[in-house]
Amino acid sequence: MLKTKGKILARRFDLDLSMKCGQVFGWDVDAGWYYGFIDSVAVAISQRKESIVFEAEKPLDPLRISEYFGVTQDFDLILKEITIDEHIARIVKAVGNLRILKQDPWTCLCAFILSSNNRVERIDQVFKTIACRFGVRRSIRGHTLYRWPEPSKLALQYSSELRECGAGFRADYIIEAAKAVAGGKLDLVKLGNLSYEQAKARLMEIKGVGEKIADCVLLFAYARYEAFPVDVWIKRAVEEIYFGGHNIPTAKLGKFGRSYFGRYAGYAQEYIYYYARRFMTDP
DNA sequence: TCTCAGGCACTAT
DNA sequence: ATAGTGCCTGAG
Repeated sequence: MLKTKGKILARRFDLDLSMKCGQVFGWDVDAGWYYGFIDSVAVAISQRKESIVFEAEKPLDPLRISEYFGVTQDFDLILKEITIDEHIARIVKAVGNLRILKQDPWTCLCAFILSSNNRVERIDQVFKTIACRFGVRRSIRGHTLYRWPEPSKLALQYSSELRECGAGFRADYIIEAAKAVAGGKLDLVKLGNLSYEQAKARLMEIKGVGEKIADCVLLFAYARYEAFPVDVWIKRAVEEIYFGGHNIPTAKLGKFGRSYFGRYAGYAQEYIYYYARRFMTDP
């Protein structure tokens, strides 16, 4: 049943926390409402105690909204499985109800290509500039929004045009990815049917996509919770908590995370990541 | 002026 | 396998 307005039950859910932990870009926030896109539909989202209120620009399946915000996942089971020592137990308790979203793969892939060697605020800024310049305009609740452009649209641009939006050296990576997807060389739908390792290898064939970005896309758009992206924050935190502060190569930390925390390692990663940025900011 | 930021590609070992 | 550099950009 498609709807343009509604209310969804969302227990153990924290919208602000889930939106501000660095897993998603491009949403506007104003007076308690979040404005953005779920797939191709412009939506406004707000939290009311244990529920999500939504308004959509056109009819949308509320189940997709539940899925997008991670409330269909078995949260109690996930936390139970990752809480295997006192460190992670303390972190989970301090952080709260952080849900991993299930984003649109193409948008998520581009956002994380832009994240390379870049600051969070700037990623969001550049993302919105590109969307504004090349994306479709929509409006919801009086807010104007620009959707992230389709692969076919970005495939036609010169890198200089994306550089003007602030993408820098990542401009070529975005265009190459757009060409691969638009040309059918990279099928983002079929990617979902591959194993974690196979899907990751396919993503890493794109220039500008290394292990970290591939893991982010698998975790935030494909619900591959075994992915354990290792960025500088995770590196610092995991080395300090689990390796006595010794330097460990990034690839080894990824393997450690996956084998130590198990099938929901990505959840442990997000908790540690948020905790590190919030509470360990003076290393 | 210079460093640095939620990486990656490239090159040399 | 692992370590070292350059890269767009702009805030501090």
